[in-house]
Amino acid sequence: MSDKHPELNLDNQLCFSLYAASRHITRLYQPMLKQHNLTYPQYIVLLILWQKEGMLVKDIGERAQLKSNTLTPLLKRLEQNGLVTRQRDSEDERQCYVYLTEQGKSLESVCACIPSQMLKQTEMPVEKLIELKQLLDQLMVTEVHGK
Amino acid sequence: MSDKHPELNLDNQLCFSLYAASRHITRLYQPMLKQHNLTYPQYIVLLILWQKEGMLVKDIGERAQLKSNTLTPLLKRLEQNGLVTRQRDSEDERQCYVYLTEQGKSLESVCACIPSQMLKQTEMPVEKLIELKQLLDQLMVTEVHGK
DNA sequence: AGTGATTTAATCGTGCACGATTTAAATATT
DNA sequence: AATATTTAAATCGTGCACGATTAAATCACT
Repeated sequence: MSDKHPELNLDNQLCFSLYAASRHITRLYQPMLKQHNLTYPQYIVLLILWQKEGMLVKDIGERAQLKSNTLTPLLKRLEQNGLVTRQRDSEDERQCYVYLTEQGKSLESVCACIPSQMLKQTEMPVEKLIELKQLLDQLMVTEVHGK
Repeated sequence: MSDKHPELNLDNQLCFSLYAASRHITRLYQPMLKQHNLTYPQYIVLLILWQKEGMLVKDIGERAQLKSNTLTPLLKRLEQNGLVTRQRDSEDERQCYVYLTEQGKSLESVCACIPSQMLKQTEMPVEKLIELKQLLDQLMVTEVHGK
């Protein structure tokens, strides 16, 4: 095993751990989300809408950190599945409001058990999970060169 | 803002932090990788091959936690770009070895500066980054129900 | 009013991820 | 030896991500 450049050892790379852990957790969600015919990114968007109804695509994008090129098709799928409706702002036709349907609203209570079920699948103590989340959130704001 | 189900608040979701942070870091890599015409997953595969030449697709997949349905097209692109070659094992024709080309090998030294450049972009102290990595690696092995 | 810049979504193309299936080769079992 | 099972990679279809561009509406400014 070559080690001329130990800094390039995969095991030393925080970034790979991040990449792998993210996909790992998404996989853990899938069995639960599949029951409601949802993907993980769709679930994220619903989490956002359950907090605040009638948001603009732009605002959802800010919250989820996704742009319209990802959101528009995703929202169309949610619309197709009867969970949201989309409506242009009559004041400013550029903007597009996204509303939950009754079916979309009713899914909130059904999904309320998902976080606790996810916790059960992790042996990690809650304090460590909180610590992990704090470190991740710090990482998001600490890069020198803002976007 | 509805809060009937605080457990569904996006801000309380470790999983979203993980998802967002992973994409965030990948975006930070892009300017550096683009110079070498690489994507982040391609870079991961090269990291693996720089450690150990002539691996099977299966072994690369185990290391990167990706299956052939993702790896095969990715490896074909690396082959197209002259960084690797693929060759069936003559002993066992099911298996496929992946070798670095000279160009692929020479990229290692060129990329050796990438990790330190990434570190520079993060204001987070190294100890915290190490802590974060340890927590992420723990998360990967702690779910009760094995794959 | 007219023109240029800005804003918002949508569109387009490429490259992952991944479940499911297929193909071919190797191994195990009868 | 013939058949069944297992294994490895490839193939297929769907849904993200995201850079780049487009189209339309609004705003800013002369």
